Order: sequence, then C-alpha cells, then structure tokens
Amino acid sequence: MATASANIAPPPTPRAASQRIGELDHAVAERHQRADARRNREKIIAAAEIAFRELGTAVQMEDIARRAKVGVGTLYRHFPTKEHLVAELATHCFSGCISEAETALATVDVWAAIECFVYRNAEQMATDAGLRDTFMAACQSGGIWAGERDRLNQRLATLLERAQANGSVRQDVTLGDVQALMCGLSAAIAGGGDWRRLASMMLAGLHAPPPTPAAP
Amino acid sequence: MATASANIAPPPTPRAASQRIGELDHAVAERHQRADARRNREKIIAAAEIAFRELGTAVQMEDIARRAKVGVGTLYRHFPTKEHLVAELATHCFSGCISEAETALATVDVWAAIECFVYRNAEQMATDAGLRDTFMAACQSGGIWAGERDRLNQRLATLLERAQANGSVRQDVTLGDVQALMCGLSAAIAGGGDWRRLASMMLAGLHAPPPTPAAP
DNA sequence: ACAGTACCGGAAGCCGACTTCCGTTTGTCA
DNA sequence: TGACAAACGGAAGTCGGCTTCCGGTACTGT
Repeated sequence: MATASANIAPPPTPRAASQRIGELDHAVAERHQRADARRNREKIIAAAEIAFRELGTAVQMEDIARRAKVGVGTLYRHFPTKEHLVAELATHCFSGCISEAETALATVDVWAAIECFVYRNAEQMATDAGLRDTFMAACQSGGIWAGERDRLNQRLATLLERAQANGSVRQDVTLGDVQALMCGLSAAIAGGGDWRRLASMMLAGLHAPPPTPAAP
Repeated sequence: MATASANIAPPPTPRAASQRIGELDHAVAERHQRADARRNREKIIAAAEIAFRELGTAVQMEDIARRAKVGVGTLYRHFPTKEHLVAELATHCFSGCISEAETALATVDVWAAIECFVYRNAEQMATDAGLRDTFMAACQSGGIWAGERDRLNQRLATLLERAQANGSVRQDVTLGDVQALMCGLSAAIAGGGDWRRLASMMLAGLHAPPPTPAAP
C-alpha cells in the first residue's frame, strides 16, 4: 500500500496513453450525446464518489459498475481507464480543498484560517478514504492530476507566505513540508488516531516558535 | 498507493494459513539442515533486507530471488509465503526500534530520550522504505507481526506515561495517537518532506502545552 | 564410493485486477 | 414509423504478481 494501497496499474495498452485526461475526456462529455448516456454518466459518478469515499483508490471498477447499476462496458465507455475515473474523483476532492483554501485566503486572521483549514480537512479525512488517498498521491510529483494539485499548492503557498510574514508559522517550513504534512495527516488518521488531536498536534508543530535545537 | 502500495495478497491457498509464522518457521530454521540450505537462507535474508529498504512491501519475490542469486523455488522453500518473508524483515525493523526504545527508557531525561528516538527513526525512514511500510502496517491491528509491534508499543507506552507524568508531553495524547503519528511521519517523509523538520514538528506537536482550543 | 534424501531452479499454474470485444438494445432524426 | 448510429452489458481476454511442481543436483552419513 504503502500504502497502502493504491492499485492503479500503469496502463498496459498503448491506447490509454493516447488520451490526455481532461482534454478528450471533457470534449466527449460536452459533445452532443444521447440522454441515456448522460444519465448513466451521472449515475456512475455518483456511485463512484460514494465508493471512493469508502475504499479510496482501492475501489474496483466492477464494484463501481455494480453500484451504478451499469455494465463495466458502459463504465469504460465513459472513462477509458480507472486512472481517468480516479482523476475525476480526485479533482472533486481538490476543488473542495481549493475553495476552502480560498476562504482561508479571504480571512483576516491568517493563523485562524489555517487552523480552520486543517481541522476541516482532518475531519473529512476521518470518513473519506478517497480524500486521504488523494493527499497521499498528491506528493508523488507528476501524477495525472498534477494540474489541480498545483492550483491548490498555489493557494497554500501564499497562505504559508503570509503566515510566515506574520510570524504565526515557523520560518523554516516550506511548501513541500506542508504538502508532506497533509500527506502525513492522512496516514495518521487512516492509522486510527483521533483526527482532532492529530490536527491540533500538526498545527502546534507548524505554529511552534523557532525549532528546538536538534538532538543528535 | 496508500498507501502506498502494499501488495501482500491474502494467501489464496489454504496451505499458508496452516502455518503459524514464527513457530514452524523457526523450527525449520533451527532443525538440522544442510549447510548449503543454511547458506542460502542467509543470502536470501541479506538480499531481501536490501531490497526491502529500497522498495518496501512492494518488493517482488522474483526480484529478491534474483538478487540473492537463487531460484524462486528456493526462496519459497525457506519462506512459504511473501507474507512470511516480509514478517521476518519487519521483525528486524521492530527489534531495532525496540532496542532504541529501551535505551530511551534507560535515559534519565525522558523528553530528550523521546526526541532522540524520533529523530533516529525519522533519519532512518528517509532512506528505508521498509521501515516506513512497517510503521504504516503497524497501525492495522491484527497484522501478522502483531507480536513484535506490541512489544514495541509496550515500551512506548511506559515512555509516554513517564513523559506525561513529567509534563513534557501533552496530557491528552494516547498510545494510539503515538502510533498514528509514527505512521504519519512515515508517510510525510515518503512524501518528500525534510525528515529533520518533520520530526521536529512532530515533537513540537507532542511537547506542546495544553492543546489550543479547537477551531470550529 | 554410494545410497538416500534434502535441496535447488525456474518453467508453468493460478488468481485477481483491469480492459476489450461484440452481439443486443435503445434513443434520435427524417 | 423505420433506419441508423450510439450506447449498453457482461463474458472473455490480458497482464502482472504470487505460488506450486517436479526433474535435476549435490550434500551427508555409512
């Protein structure tokens, strides 16, 4: 699994590689399509979201198809690859986080905004394996949904910058550290810790005064 | 994935289930065996340790056999299942941690001992995927190597207890939280953060004075 | 030196995912 | 309404791992 687990196999066929996610994919979605097709797409996404929350990237395509009351063939008509489908779901996760980050950016008290951001995410992670897996995968550079991740990182970067200018976050913390921390928080919550305490500890670590001199 | 990517498949055959790890396994190891067999076992373990550090639980049996210059058949003669082999390796990881925890227990300054323990592990995690995966898997209760994990947890529990009595660790932290934190630290380091800073943040989170009142 | 047996190697088997294929169904447009 | 293409369903294909099998090899004790 490591992690857990994640098992999106690298596409064995050359076929999938020929489609950029978010290009042709959306093009197909937009273009004139039959009513039943559109309906099925909705059903699939709805079912996939639930399953993703429950099982994370370990969801199985057949499981999703079953929940959506649709054949696997139909599933693959709409999403040529598991990776494409997961990317769609991960994008939803990210856009949620992004809008939270934006409300944080609109808040005057930077530190309170950060606290709020972290608590909100931690709370959701407690019941959403998909969100946790998304944060974990976000650390691997160059993933498929790198675009969305970078949009989030952009927000977090300015948030971090302000907080450091403000003195409310340790000066030596980098954006990479923040990313890693979110990833760590996911894992810790997945590991069964109490999300509230874990979030508060993470915040304390960020907030802390100048780092204590390192022990040998 | 999550995790990352642990892929020890549940044994499909009834065969593996009939052998308790650490019982029959060791018995076979002890019992009179041919010299070449013993030599091969050592080669396998040596190769597996290196591969495990490099790849974590994602190592493949064939890879290990190749590195040990041994056929897969031989590998399976010594370890009837991938799970058995990984358990052996994880046990090594745990016993290292346990002895570190014991030196920590022997130290007068509890907080300094904890710092040292965390830094040491973090440093090793930075280059040892096997250690990271071991900590991640340790959270899943009831794993195969639960015995060793519990021996470690026992040490950590008394360490935590003393530190809380001492006032150097937040009162509301539980052993489960500590476990989750180690798991989170693994993930964060795997996610590419700087181990030194991450460890210091984690310690700050533990050390912190009474928890800040939770934000909504 | 020899028999007997433990052990070795790696090709083949198996299994659980993902993905493809194609006959059938259904919506759409004239 | 009829023809046509788009979409459906799910059985079958594929692939990458773990695991087994069995003919050959080489220790070990006599």
